[in-house]
Amino acid sequence: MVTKRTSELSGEARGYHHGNLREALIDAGVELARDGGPSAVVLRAVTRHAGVSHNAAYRHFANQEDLVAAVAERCMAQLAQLMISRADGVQARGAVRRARARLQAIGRTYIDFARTEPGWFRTAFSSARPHPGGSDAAPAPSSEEDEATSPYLVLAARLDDLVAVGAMTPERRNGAEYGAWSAVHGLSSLLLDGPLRVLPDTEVERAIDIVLGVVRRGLE
Amino acid sequence: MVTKRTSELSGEARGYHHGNLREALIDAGVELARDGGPSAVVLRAVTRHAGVSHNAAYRHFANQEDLVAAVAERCMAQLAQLMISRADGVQARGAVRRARARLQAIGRTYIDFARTEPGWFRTAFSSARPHPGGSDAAPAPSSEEDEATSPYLVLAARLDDLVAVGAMTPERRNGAEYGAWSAVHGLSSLLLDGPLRVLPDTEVERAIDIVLGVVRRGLE
DNA sequence: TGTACATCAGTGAACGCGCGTTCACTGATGTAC
DNA sequence: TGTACATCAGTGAACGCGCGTTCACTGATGTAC
Repeated sequence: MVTKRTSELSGEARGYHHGNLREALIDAGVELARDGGPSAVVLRAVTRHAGVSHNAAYRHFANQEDLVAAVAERCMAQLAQLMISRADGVQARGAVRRARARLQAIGRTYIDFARTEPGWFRTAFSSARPHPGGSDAAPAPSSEEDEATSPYLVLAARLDDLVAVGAMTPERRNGAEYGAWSAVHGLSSLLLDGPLRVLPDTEVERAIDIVLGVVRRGLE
Repeated sequence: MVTKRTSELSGEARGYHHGNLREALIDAGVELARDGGPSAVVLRAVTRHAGVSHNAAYRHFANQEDLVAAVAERCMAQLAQLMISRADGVQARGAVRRARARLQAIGRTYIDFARTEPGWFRTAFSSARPHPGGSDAAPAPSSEEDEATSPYLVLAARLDDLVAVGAMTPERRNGAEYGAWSAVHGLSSLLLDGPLRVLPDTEVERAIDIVLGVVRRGLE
């Protein structure tokens, strides 16, 4: 479901004027969001960053909100990609151990992402848009949606795996996303914007272990 | 640790000019935050709401950030109070059952608060201030701090209770706050600003049950 | 009790700022003949 | 191949807005004598 470029040329500037200003603006937005979070994705700052007059943005986005939403989607996709690649890197013997280690790995990656890229993490969750995976109701694995764009789908795949290898009962599987996601997302939020902001690094490690332990025991 | 009024009179306007403009401004801020969240706590709007010229605020707060922090503290205290009163209302036979039911009750209250008062919930966690319970390091039960001002301390008391009645081992107690708080806070966040925003009510109820179940099993 | 003075809470005007959005435009690209 | 025209991406100036903060002030309260 990757948007096809209208041009065959893959390079930077090509054809029509700037060439691919929409992408360039999203790139600029992502860069600004990295340091300043969602509130840094300001229309005029983004166009300035892209070296273009500020109203050029209106050729590609309906308004500022639309731009921010596109940037948020990219941040979300980056998180999903990172989760996938870290889970793929997991080495563990035995199907059960591997499935557990992979779930653990994506949880850790989620929290790490929040800590090392707080601007992106906040931006990813700042959009007023509904979940990109679901239609407009409950999130559910959608075959139309790429796993690479949604942390939710990455999580769902890992949980399915746990059932497949027999480490989780099918009954527990039902709604397990809520439990796992909430715990991991909650710790991330508390560390970033909550009262745990001031925790020293060693204590943060301990907290992560405890949260992942609660999830593991809670799901099995 | 409630701030003493400088006057004996408990009513509204008294003594000096307005009387208690500081409190009146916080009240106005809380009211604005209820609908608009932290970004609605704008200095000029707050003073306007209190019927005072905008720079009168500078007699009571160093700047806008300071005002917002005071409002956030109040929102946090409201949440803590609600948790306490709901836990007090729990009826259950047997020490263990009661202790579990109380923990569950504060978790539910936390999530309910987020859902029914999203503006206050967001404001409570928007402040850049460190945790009011801890000094400036890890949060720890502080005897100087009132339980009524901090959800963290309310949670800690409930967890201590679980150990006291033998429903939780002392080893598990260590760091248990991280697990319980993360799960509950995470669900709240995901429901408010995350992908679960669009969940229908019945599904939300299911999600709450699942999260509380994960916490219970994960802690015991 | 009365007067002079210090204190300090709240006023009103003004500042500079960056924002999102709209407008009429320019100039590059693509296309019909 | 050449010309006329349509399309549309990006420009530059201008708009109105509400914001946080500063300034010199006014006027009410409290206090010393």
